[in-house]
Amino acid sequence: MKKRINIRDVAKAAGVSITTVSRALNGYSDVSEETRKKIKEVASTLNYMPNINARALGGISETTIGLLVSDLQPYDYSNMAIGMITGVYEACAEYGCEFILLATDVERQSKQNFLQLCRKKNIDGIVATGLRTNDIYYKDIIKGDIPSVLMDINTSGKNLCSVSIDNVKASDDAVKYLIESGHRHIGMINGEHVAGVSKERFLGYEKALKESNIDLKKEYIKYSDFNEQKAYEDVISLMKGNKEITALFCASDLMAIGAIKAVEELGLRIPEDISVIGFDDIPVSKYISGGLTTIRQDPYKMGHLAVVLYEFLKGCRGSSEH
Amino acid sequence: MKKRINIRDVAKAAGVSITTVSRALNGYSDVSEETRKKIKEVASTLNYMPNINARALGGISETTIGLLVSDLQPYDYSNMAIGMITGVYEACAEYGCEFILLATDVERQSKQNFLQLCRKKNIDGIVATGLRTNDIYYKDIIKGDIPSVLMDINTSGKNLCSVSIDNVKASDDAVKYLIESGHRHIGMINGEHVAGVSKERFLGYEKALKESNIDLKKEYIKYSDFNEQKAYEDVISLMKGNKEITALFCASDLMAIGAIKAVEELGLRIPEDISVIGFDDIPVSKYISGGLTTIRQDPYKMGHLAVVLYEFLKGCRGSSEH
DNA sequence: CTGAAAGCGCTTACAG
DNA sequence: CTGAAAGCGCTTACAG
Repeated sequence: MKKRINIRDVAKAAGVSITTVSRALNGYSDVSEETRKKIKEVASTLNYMPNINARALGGISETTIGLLVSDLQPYDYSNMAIGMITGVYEACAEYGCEFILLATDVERQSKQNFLQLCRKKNIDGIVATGLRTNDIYYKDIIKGDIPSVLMDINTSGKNLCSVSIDNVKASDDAVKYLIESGHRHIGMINGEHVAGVSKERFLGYEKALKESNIDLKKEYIKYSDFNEQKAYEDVISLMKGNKEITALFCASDLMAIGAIKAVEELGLRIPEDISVIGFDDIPVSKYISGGLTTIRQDPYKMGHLAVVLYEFLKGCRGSSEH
Repeated sequence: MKKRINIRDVAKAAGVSITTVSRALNGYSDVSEETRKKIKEVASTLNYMPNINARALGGISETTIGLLVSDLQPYDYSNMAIGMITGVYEACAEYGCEFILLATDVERQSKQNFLQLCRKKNIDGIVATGLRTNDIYYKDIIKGDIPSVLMDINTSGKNLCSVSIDNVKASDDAVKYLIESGHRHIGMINGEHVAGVSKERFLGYEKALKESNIDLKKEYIKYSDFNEQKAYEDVISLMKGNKEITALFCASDLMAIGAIKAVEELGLRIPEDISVIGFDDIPVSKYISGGLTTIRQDPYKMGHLAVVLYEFLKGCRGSSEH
């Protein structure tokens, strides 16, 4: 094992003490420019990089942000995971934070508690995506004091905030658009109950109907768990039982795709007989034959914003301490 | 700032020395079971987790594997990035390695050299995906001594190996399939020259033609850089200039989609007039109207395999040292 | 402007 | 089976 270049090697090569090397490289002003230049040259030549562990122990550590992704899947139709990863990663790069990916699921959550996970990985703050309100970690985050930004779960509190689009308004807009196009019987294919967004998207649907004096019919609503196949099945049964329906508002594109398949299989044409609106604007949606009307959601921007928010919170805490 | 629980707190609470706590928690055998049990209880109650930095400095550090992803994009049509990320992440979890995501591009490569990046992040081994042979980091990896597994670039050497499907065979198979279906005039839409796979996929194309005694025509081959739009344009010009072509072999699904669009725009039907074969089996491909024949590639498995390979290499090194 | 020394939280010979 | 002490590679008062 070749020994790695350390601060002592640099000090020796530059003919100064390690104290001076440390200060020169960390940009302290009380080092002569001549000395600093020399030290920087030597360090660069040796490809010296301070040992990050020693640095952290010594007192200088970068904020590290963990992106907690629920049920990370190798096939990511919704593009949510990679969008969030990219957004958080780039924002961390901008703010000089360390980025750590944390995949989680029910099993992992039961094996290691949230606080221990954060301590083990030395995490200062969390951005969580895909978390459900019945997750163990959800409660841990809410009750704990690790600063967290939750995606698509509307919460606030000490060290807590959330990021999501205005789901109520987006849904309201979508359903009003259908109503303005002449539809009166509009079904809704919603996600699972425990997803933060499901309730809000329902509220928007409800609002649009109410404001147009259309009665809400419970039997028009299905909870298809964001699952294409389940949406397909639910739409088959929904349409068979309610032939007057002329439009479907789906809370995700994947479910919209399942809905379209069902509608076509029932011999109905889109959009002549049935209008379908999706949600998310995932990559596949533009390839759906005939196209898919959908509500844009940008995971990259949301992830990026989450880190901005985190930094903002931190800044407030910082300044309130002075 | 609340002080974090450290080994001293645990030692005090358990009424032993920090030496004993360390040994108990690290599973050394020279600790009485009674003591160990007590210590574990206390540690668990306090949610104690050893400071990973101190641990590393002290001498126990986990292998950390960096996944180097070129040009990480928020919209990942090919599903390559998320597949690789998931595969490498899960394999790291299995082997008890640390996982670090490293996004790179030309600009970043020019700002920080590869060795410094690895030292800064304390990286023991690299899995690189999307790297091109004209990347700065490509040369650094080849010449350096950081153990690396390259995806889709055929190299070997000390501390080096690569993972890819057998591109020559896959392409050979695909083109032979077209030939067996009666096609004699087969165009190829290839990726960019500097991608490791492009040459191999061309070789498979060439092999299939040669073994079927069909002359290779240079004008039948386009390099569309894995870009949908460019493939679209290239196919338009290809087909206009060579109306005898009845099949297209595309080195990626995205390019196949561009090709299909071009073919349809030229008033030709698929598959009656023109057959199109893609490569990758990306998520969108199953939604292409009429379906898309494609060669399956599984980024998750490849990423997973990369880590297995890395561990294997490390094992060999380890044993040869004894 | 520079350096000797203490300390960060661990691990690990070493002594008992 | 257990503990005192040295050491990992840094940073940072402190003294000069």
